[in-house]
Amino acid sequence: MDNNTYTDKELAIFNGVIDLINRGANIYSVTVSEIAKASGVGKGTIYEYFSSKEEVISKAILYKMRKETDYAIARVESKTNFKDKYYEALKIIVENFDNKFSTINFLLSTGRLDKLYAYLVDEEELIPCYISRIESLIDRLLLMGYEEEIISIEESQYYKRMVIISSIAAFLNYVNNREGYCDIDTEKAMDYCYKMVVKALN
Amino acid sequence: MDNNTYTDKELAIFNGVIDLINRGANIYSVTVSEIAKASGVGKGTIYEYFSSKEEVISKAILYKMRKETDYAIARVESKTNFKDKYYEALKIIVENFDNKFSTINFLLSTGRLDKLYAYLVDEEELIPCYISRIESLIDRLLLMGYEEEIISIEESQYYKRMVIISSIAAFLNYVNNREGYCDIDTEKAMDYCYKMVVKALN
Amino acid sequence: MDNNTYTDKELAIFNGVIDLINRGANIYSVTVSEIAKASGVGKGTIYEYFSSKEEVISKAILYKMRKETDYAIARVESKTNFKDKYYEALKIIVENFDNKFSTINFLLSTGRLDKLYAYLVDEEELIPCYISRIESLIDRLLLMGYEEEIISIEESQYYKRMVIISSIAAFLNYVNNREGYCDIDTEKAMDYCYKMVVKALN
Amino acid sequence: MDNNTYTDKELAIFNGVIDLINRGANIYSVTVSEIAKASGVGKGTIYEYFSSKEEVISKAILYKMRKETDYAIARVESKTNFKDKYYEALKIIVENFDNKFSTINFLLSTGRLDKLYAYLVDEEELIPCYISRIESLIDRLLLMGYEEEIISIEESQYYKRMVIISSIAAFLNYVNNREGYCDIDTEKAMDYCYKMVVKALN
DNA sequence: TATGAATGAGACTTCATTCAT
DNA sequence: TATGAATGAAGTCTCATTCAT
Repeated sequence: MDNNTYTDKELAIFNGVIDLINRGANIYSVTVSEIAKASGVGKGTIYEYFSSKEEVISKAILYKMRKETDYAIARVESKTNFKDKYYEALKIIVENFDNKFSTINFLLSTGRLDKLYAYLVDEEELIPCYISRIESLIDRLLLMGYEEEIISIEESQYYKRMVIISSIAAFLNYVNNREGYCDIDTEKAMDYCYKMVVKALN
Repeated sequence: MDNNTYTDKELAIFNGVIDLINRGANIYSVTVSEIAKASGVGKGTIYEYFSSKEEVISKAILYKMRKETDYAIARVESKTNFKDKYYEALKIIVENFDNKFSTINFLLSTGRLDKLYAYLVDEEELIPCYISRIESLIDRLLLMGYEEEIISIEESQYYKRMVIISSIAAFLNYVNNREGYCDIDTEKAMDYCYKMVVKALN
Repeated sequence: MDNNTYTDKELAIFNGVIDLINRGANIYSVTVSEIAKASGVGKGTIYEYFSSKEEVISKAILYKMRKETDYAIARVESKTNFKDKYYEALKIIVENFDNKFSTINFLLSTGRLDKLYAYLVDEEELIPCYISRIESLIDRLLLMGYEEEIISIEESQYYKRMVIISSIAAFLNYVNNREGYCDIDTEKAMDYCYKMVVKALN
Repeated sequence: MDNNTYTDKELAIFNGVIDLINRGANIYSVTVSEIAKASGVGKGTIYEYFSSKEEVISKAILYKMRKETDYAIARVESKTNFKDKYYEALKIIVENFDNKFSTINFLLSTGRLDKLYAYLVDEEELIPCYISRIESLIDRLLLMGYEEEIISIEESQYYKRMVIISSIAAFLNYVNNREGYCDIDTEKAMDYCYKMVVKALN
């Protein structure tokens, strides 16, 4: 699936790409020269480790997604009750809101990188793995909600997951358009999402 | 806001761009030659009507969004009760599901074209206009739900809109990942969305 | 040699080209559209009267040269003594000083349009005709100087013409670089030229 | 003023441009492809060293002018008396007669590159430096003529320089139009120029 | 006759990739 | 192994010329 280990150079290059993306670069218009400079390696070196620009960017994005997924799961798991876990997820979104290629943004919108990024073909088998890890996280969250008797509904797992995901999508929409919602602060937006979740699962 | 009228050539070019997008072309890597061929006009002709490739693509996308918005509103308005209106909206999404730049996909995910498409700077003032028309549609939908006593909740308009939008985002997520949900057919997915809406607004 | 008569449209086009040149346009980068606009005719009309852009510009320059030659000869001939004639020639230069393609500038520098303007091949037979008219003018000037006993030298006609031409070249150089000669005003520069002519022909 | 040192590639490109000009190419219509081919480098390489075609041509012309100025000064200075120096200058002109952009041709006619070549904006500060070096050369020539008692006139330095320059312009005109002066050979034309100088400065 | 909308050849320029060092 | 100078394919855009009106 992924050997998980990268050489120092590969990591330097990934971090260069990620830096560029975080600084607003567009993955379609970023150049190899820019990646080389941001990575602190020579242009030729990139081709020692990757066979094309597309491969560099694809693998860097997947690396970024894995890191973000790991991080998000760790943070959510560190909380010990349904509400805290849920709010923690929203907080992560706030912290990454301007991150066009954040895992969450991507998973919720198209759900498929190849639509946004035609390059990513060979690597796509990793995506379902991330999705599945996120789904497990949601399942554990739901279980906790059930144990805490916040969730009482007898419904399919699909429905329950859907409620969580859709509330997160709503929050993402809020964060992406905060300037359009001047009378709703972030705290309030979170509360509304939580309220929807509780009502829809009750 | 927009003079709303275009020459035949401009429309041919817009339709060429829209065709390319619908056929899976990426707006970042599409070339002027491809646009010219898809539009059935000469390469030079494009520059008689637009001053740059960026302008062509930006304006074509905005044109597409306006058309889609008009169409969606007309279809939803043609229905006479809350449930039919809501399902009609979901049906439109199904019909456009592979449409990466559909208005709905875009409005729900980032809400801002400039994030996905850095080109669009000057034209962006049109976007809030589309958002506002969609919001009005949602408001009318909600009002009908209230009159039909499907909605009883006493909550802010923000919350009520959020519920609708988030349910649509959930449905979009379903449609975008249908192959991952083999045990849920489209009808069922719609029903789940509707259920969530009713519960969250009750 | 030249049928001397042009249609109104041809004249309009010539004057458009001349206007553009006088306003600083470069004959190599001027476009047919600019010529059409400056001439007040449609772009297609230009091709009704000329077979290519090169032909338009070539013929316009030759037309300009003929007009300038006619004008210069008439003005010089209107004066009745050697000194007045000579100064009149210099005055014409002052009035046209910023005119990169003035006949005089051209005749004195390279003497051949095809060096400056590779287009002009077919039309070049007209140039010797202008040169010859200018030479006749110089010869009449010299004769008058001889009659007025300003010129006494017994030398070849070549030498005498050369003196006049070189003094004019010197004046042209002055006019073209006036800002570099802040302590020499135009009057003084003319006087120096005249002095040189008189000394060299005495 | 100019760092005076260029990389091998830059020199190859300059020489490519100079070759093209010497072979009759027009600086306005020459293409980057032609320059690349004439220079023996790839088209892309040109843009590694210069930021635009205009810059390439401008800098190449200035490089050519500096080389020509150096060469002309060295040759004139190598002669030890007034007459030899003067004739040496004329000989250099003969050797470069078909050189449309020779420094001398340019300095004498318009005196300003920007009139002939609108590109040259930033580099123009070098031109006065060449002019001033030529003027110094002329001043030394005149001083020698004075010491040899060929020049006796009491006149301004402007007048004396003007006589030299105008005689050179006359010779340039001869060389440029040799085919029109079939009864005057080059030797004779030089003698006439020298005669004019001596008479005008006596 | 007069026009200008339409066009495609060809210009300049960028940049992914190679390869000699 | 690491590099960046060199390159040419391919991109955007211009404009001389055509031709239907």
